[in-house]
Amino acid sequence: MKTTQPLPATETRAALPALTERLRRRSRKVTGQRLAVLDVLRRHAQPLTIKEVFARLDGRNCDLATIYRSIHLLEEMGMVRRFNFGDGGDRFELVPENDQRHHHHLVCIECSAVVRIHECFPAELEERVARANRFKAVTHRLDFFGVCPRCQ
Amino acid sequence: MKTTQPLPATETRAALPALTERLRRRSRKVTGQRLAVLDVLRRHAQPLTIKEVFARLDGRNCDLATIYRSIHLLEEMGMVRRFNFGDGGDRFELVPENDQRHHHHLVCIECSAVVRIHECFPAELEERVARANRFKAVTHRLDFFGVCPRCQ
DNA sequence: ATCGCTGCAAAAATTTTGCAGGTAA
DNA sequence: TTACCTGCAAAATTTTTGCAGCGAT
Repeated sequence: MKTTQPLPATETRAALPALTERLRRRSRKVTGQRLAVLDVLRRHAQPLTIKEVFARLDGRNCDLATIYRSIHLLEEMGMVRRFNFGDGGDRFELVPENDQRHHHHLVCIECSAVVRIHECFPAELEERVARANRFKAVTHRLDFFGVCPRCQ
Repeated sequence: MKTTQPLPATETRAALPALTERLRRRSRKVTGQRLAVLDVLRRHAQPLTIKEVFARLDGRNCDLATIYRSIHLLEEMGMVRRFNFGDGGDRFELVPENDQRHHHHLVCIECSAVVRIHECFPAELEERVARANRFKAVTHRLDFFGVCPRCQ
């Protein structure tokens, strides 16, 4: 159903060769199904649910169970990151190889469109939170929700 | 199995009478099961999963389906708030009647203990995020994760 | 008496697992 | 070859729903 869109040359997300390299490094096999999953994630700025990945793979037949297994493997390898915006299932996003930069999301509560945000919670405040509660290794999750221009 | 703990007189969370009042106002019935669910939530500082609520209700028999239905109703009425810390299922917390104060959580990644946090993402930064992306009615979700003193 | 609520059981939806055959390295 | 993977089907979870009877108001 869905034809794959051309990828702009200026594409900043990890290229497939680099991804396969990451798999090989851990002696995991580079299979057609995994490449397909990676490719789907790579071509979308927005985190996708398992079902969305499955839908986009329609044609290149790949079992749902395989997608679950692939995503879990990729997540465990740190190549994919999991999000939950409270709008249904978990969503997954490819972690760029050279841009592991911590970022956040601004999500439209109407259409689930996602914008990547680089504003971040001030480090000193985070430290204060950690110290005040004697927690170690504190990180945070920050997401913004609102209505996007198209849905207003 | 679990006996209910005594509630300190200084308890700041909404008292049951106030809660029943909220139900009546909307012409929803005040049933034993709903009171039991509210009571469980009220007695715990930490957001609980459906299964945890069910486990604590053991004895006062209440069907799992009823808990799902109660929680959904209470959530829809704004008496209960849903969270997802990525540590399994969704968690639910009672929204105090007179303290709707927006707050966040600091969650232990080992034992899931939760501390309520009042540090908040700076409003001006949030506005900047909204403006920069032309989103309206922007809110945020902010959670901290780390290792609590007991688990270190 | 009315309308909503509950338990039970069945259905639906989501995720995981076993296994035999297939494939990358 | 030797691991590792995959599809398929079954199982395990989690959540929702239909329905007849019960209960709050």
